[in-house]
Amino acid sequence: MHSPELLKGTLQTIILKLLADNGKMYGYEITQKVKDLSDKSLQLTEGSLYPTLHKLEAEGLLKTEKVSMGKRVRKYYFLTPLGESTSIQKIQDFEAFMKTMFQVLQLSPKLA
Amino acid sequence: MHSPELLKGTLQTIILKLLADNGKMYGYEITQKVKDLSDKSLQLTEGSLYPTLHKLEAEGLLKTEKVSMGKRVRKYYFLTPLGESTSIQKIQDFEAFMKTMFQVLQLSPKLA
DNA sequence: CGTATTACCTAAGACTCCAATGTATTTAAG
DNA sequence: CTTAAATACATTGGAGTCTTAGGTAATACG
Repeated sequence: MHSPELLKGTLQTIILKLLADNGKMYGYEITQKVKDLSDKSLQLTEGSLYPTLHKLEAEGLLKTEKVSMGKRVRKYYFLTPLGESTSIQKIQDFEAFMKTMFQVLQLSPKLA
Repeated sequence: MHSPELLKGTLQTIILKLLADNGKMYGYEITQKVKDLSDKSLQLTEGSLYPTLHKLEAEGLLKTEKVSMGKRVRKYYFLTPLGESTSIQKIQDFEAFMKTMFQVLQLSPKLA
């Protein structure tokens, strides 16, 4: 597990990028996908996920669609056009920030 | 300027690394160095710097030394042995986190 | 049939950082 | 020489973000 503080500020970026890549996803699916892609080193908890999803929805970056699966109702989240452009923007911001951090920390950018 | 949220969690790392590289530094010097290394895209404000320095000192990672410059008293901060090892650790944590983020965001690690 | 997993969510609090503010000295500009 | 900018220390109140802990319920598996 990483120092949890480092995750701060990146959650929205992660969510938006996943939705941009995968189309509609539901909350639990997002937590599993993050765990998967990060080899279990990022544990996206529901306590941070759902408030963030609701916030992004309130800001008009996401919309939701409810789909019945038997008795269970699954809630899918997907990007609005604004969400799509914001997603791209956030990725660029993140990349620029990384570049800056490498400069400030004077690290060689070997991350492959 | 970057999205300020992204800076969260990296401040201690930046400060420790700068002190590890430069030996003793005083507060104002740190703000200028960060501005410098980041081509002005990171503005480390005093409201975040000094509380962080004091916290690191309270945790035993830093010590201070007061040096008189005429009438002005300059306060130098420098790493303790614990601070030095923590600095190395934090850099490693940061690098590992970056790697993970590239995986999760599915970006190619071209940052040079 | 009970436990793990799937699936949604909220509330209280911790923590981090920022904006604003305050004090005082030194240097540069007019 | 006086005044504005830069140097230099710091605190406080608040905003925002995430975590811990909790709550509900359906489904799958043994």
